[in-house]
Amino acid sequence: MATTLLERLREREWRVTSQRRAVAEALEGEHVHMTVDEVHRRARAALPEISLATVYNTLNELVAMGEVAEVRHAPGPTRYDPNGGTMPHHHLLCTTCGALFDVDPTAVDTPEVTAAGVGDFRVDGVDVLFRGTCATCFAG
Amino acid sequence: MATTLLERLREREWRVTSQRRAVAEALEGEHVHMTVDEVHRRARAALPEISLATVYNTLNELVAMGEVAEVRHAPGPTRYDPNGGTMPHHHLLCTTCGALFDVDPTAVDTPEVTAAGVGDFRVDGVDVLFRGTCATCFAG
DNA sequence: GTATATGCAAAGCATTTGCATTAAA
DNA sequence: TTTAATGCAAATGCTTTGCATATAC
Repeated sequence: MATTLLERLREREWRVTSQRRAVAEALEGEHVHMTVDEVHRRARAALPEISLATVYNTLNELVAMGEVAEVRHAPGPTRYDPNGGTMPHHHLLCTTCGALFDVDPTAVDTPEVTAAGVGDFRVDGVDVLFRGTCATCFAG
Repeated sequence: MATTLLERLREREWRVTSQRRAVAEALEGEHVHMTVDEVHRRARAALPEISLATVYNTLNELVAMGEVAEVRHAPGPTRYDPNGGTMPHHHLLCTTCGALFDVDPTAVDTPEVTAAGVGDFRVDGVDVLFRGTCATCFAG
């Protein structure tokens, strides 16, 4: 059942181009929280002529279909997080240097909200952000 | 103990100008999640000649001193939330229209993270974001 | 009087878009 | 062959910055 991103995209009748393959491969692995430029740089390793606009377009499509999540907690460019809608995302944001870390989801009890608290709002997912200081900034 | 924003700013030896007073007053009340333009518009009601650059500068200073929090969950301009470090912020984000709502903090149990989950990271605060669809978008 | 804040306009990034070209299906 | 994706370059929107002027202290 562990389908790859490209397999899921084929199922959705995506036209599989070399550019989209390069972006999908750039997102594989433990490279969370990449900026568009970082995805572009990684994709160019496989496909030197891929344009930045195409990386933007492709990432936007992946976000729209829920394969990738946008992360915009701090100033600066948007970051992208694969494993889109899979599970709750919990992050640590260093408010000094802006670095963003993952939290082991089992170390946090994902919060629930009561019906009274949301009214007519239909909740689909939760995102928890812990703000603080990372070890490097704390030491320095 | 209920000091006003302006009183706290005086204590920090801020030079109190009419512009800063206008921004501080624009932030008072239940006007959370304003964009810079909204703050500018409200500030201009009191001080028509205040410039957008000054609103940006002033908001950045207020963020730096922790009086106001930046909220950047969705694409588009940054939003600002007074009551800066006071208490946990819980929000509802409509992923369809981008609107941001407050959640009654008593309707959510603020999550805790275990020491193992954060390692050397020093946690100062938590911010919970529920993603979903607001009543208007759901109906429409 | 002196240091600091302001306003303006220009510059800087991040991101989107229009359109001719190219390539997948 | 048909339809959709790409690349480029220009446009857009948000935010910051440099510098001369004005103002709180």
